[in-house]
Amino acid sequence: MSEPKLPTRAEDFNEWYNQLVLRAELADYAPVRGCMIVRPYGWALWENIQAALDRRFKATGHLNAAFPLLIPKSFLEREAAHVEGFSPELAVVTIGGNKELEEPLVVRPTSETVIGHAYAKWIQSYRDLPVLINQWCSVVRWELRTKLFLRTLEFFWQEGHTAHATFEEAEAETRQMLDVYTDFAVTEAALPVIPGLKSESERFAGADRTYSIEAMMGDGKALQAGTSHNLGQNFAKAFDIQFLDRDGERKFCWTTSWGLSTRIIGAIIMVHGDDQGLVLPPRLAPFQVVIVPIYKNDAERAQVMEAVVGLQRGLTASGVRVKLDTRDGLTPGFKFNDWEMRGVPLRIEIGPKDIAKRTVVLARRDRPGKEGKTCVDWDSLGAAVAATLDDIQAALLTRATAFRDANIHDVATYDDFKAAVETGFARVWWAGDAALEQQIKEETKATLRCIPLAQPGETGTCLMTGRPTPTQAIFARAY
RNA sequence: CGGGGCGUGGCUCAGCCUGGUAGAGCAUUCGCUUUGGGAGCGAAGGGUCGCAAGUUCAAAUCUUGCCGCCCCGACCA
Repeated sequence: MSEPKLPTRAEDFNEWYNQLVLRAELADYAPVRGCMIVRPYGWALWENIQAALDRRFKATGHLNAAFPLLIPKSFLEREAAHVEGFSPELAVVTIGGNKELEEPLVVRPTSETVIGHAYAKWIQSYRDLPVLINQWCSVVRWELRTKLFLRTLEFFWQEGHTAHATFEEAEAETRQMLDVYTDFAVTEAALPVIPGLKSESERFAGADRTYSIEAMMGDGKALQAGTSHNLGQNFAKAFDIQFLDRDGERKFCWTTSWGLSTRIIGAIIMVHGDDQGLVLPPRLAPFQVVIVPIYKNDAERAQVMEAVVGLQRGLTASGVRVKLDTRDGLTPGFKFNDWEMRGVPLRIEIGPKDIAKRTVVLARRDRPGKEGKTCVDWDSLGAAVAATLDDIQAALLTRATAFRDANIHDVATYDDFKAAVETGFARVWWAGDAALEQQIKEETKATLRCIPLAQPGETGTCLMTGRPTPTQAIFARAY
């Protein structure tokens, strides 16, 4: 049961987040440090995310498969940048069945290596290409500092792995999946993300190019919400993924990988949540509508419940995810607050007064208090619910976009830059290198989040080098 | 992994300084009255005081080690 008060976001954004995750029953701490239990309400949200993404993966020709959890340690070592990037955070199994293993096994931190091994066996000819496979699984990275959903030792995600005959095809795939992520984030999660290219220093270990979608949280910090990598021929060469091409020549494949994790739940919380708690986008919410019946005695209860069950059946039949709150002994006021904390987009209040008029009260989560309440006839309830859910979905995106745009600052001086990253994103002309990024990071804690795909098509003066450049970059402090 | 803070019924915490055998509020269960924005009264159940050593006649309290959580750094999706 929920406690009366959550810290406000302005008071302590971190504490607001930590308490909300627990109280909304999205997740809980596990007995092992840094691990997370995803509770049914959180998992239902993840299932809706999975369904929305999986639909898009299938529509672009991908198939799901399952690759093993354990990977020979030597596999990680075959790709130089990959092992350098991942070895500090590997969990290693050295004993099996009470015996020391001949070769240690790592718990997958990501699956490029085992999948590369399989692809080398499966791919012989250009006719075998492209290979387009995705898997839903969890991976383990031994992180030092963890936070529920944002960074845990084990996290749930999907990882897509594809192999192609040419660089151009691989690049097109990489960009296509970035577009899929962008579309998912905007359409389903109402997250106005910025798709862009990562700088060399932020690139995935083993990739030639890394793209990401970056989102702005409610405190102005950035969160990488999904990534898509063009791996070039790096893994193909490390795992000998070759094919015989039309021209009779043996060539290395071009591979990609792309992933999106339960971290996106953290983004949804921190972008849409308010001081009352979660605000879930209708398209992903486990419950889109909660019905709170109101009554004073058994006679009223019977009367109200009869009406409520009918209304619920109608809504469910039209495809709306409805929760009926039948808990006894709790006041309506308590239930209102409880479901608001859990982020249900729309609430139906129905009591004796409504029964008499054959109406209900509809309350929108995105508009607090009386302002968000309307009175609706039973006959038009289905249409009103559908329309209002759509409206909430759109309103969340509009609000988040306005917030983001108001907190992206175009800056031309380093002083303005420092001020900008205190509260939001800094957008700058950029011709710098990894050393300058490092310097900026040390001095301001801000990192180059991405070079947005959408560029102004003009030239400007680089913030640090003073050189003319056609490129703008986004810097921010990040989770 | 470095610096700081904190671990006492499910939750928030008091008690620790000055050792003497564990408390409050909320939550839970039961009963009655309540129920349109976080209900009231009454009763009941629930704690090897994070774990392990040590000091002591006696440890929640003192000492040491370990574990975990939170915050700040470095690392990262």
